[in-house]
Amino acid sequence: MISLEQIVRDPEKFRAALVRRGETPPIERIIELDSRRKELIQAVDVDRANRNKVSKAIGDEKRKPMPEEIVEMRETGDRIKAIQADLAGVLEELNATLLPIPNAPLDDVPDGLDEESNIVIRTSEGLTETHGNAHWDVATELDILDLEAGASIAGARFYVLKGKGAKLQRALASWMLDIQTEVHGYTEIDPPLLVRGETMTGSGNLPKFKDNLYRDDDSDLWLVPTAEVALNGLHQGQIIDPDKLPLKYVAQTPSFRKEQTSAGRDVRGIKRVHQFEKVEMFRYVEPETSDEMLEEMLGEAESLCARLGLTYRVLQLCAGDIGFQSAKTYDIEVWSPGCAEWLEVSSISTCTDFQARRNGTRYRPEVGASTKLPHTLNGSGLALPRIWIAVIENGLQEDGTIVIPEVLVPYTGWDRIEAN
RNA sequence: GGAGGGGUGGCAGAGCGGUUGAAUGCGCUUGUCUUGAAAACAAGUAUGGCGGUAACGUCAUCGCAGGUUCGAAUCCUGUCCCCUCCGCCA
Repeated sequence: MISLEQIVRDPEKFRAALVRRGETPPIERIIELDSRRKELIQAVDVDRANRNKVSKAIGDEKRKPMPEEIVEMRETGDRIKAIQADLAGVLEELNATLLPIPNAPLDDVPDGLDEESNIVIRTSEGLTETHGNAHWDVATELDILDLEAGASIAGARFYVLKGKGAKLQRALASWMLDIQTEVHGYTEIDPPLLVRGETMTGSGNLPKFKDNLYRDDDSDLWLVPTAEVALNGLHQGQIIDPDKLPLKYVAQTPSFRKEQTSAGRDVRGIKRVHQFEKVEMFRYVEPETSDEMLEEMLGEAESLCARLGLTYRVLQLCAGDIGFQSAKTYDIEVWSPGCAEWLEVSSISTCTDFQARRNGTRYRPEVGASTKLPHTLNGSGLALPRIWIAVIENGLQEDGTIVIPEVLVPYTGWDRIEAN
């Protein structure tokens, strides 16, 4: 959630920031609701203070209330209830108005309303936009991917990995987790995949994107579209003690997405599916450090691509293309020779204090100091089916076998995938 | 699924209709003492809203939401969560 205080203090600055991402927030209404809110609070506080005073006097003097006091206090009580009801209505509308408003992009995020305006800020050494056979042919031929089985079990956009294909994915996930925990210093988390609505709201996925989420009606739980949701919920409603930040978490989980908004895109192969594995990095940091932390996370994700020997490039997303909760985002794309396109395998964002405010996650900078909102950052490290695709398509040899990156061999126990 | 028990401040733990935002202990912060430390002693130590430049004032919060009452941490209803025993099951 964006800061109500900031909107009210400098509405035009906030409006300008959101216009950059193609949004026109109802600022006038928000300001109106906020001043109404303050009026009602002041009115109800006067009545409550009076009621407290009278009741306390009765208690102090150990006597029965006088009849006229009872009458007066009943009226006061009725008035308190009435104002409270008004206030609840105002707060509800304020909340409903604020929740669908996205985060404001940082000043250094480039202008632009769609992906056309994203900027390639660097490309890995030895760029070769090679071409080859697509994974849906190659992997099916090698019998490590079964798209038909996926479709028959669960429908379109589901898939089955078999044999060395399945093990390759497991090896990639384990390898990435080991790097993140042992080299980059993240704490591994294995969170619930089903979460409450409040948790989903805290991350920014609700209320706006409910059409892309799977949900169980009986238990009122939602399937996570990314581990970010669960990791973001880890400290909801908490005050994090001094000297605990930055907190760095990593989790490998499935991600469940309906992809209704992407109907018709990427229909072949497993580039875009309803369920996929992902290793996700997440940090809670002090606001002052969030810029450098974001760069650090980008570097960590890049290093994974580099160690796998993949050709990749880094994009900075323009204001109109960053995610709802993001204030600034980098994407990493790896070259996929078979698909003949760049595949997004990581998206690294700072959400500033947007998620922390929604979540009620705060921290205490030092003993005795008042609480502040931490910044939250997230980034894939990395997204699995796509990095799997890249490894398969890039490793394809003339003879139809696939050579896998050396770093994975300790995890697979073999260095090549060949036809049975 | 059946039967019970419980959710109070950073933690432990009182309170069960009236100066209780909340005893007491621990922890933490500061000070006194000490060459230093420990111990001892003293003071302080929740979060948020509203008003105020501030000092400060005021309101709310004892899982959450309602209700009863002049007055609720205390009584009532609902709900969420935790624990114990039985059943079932990976």
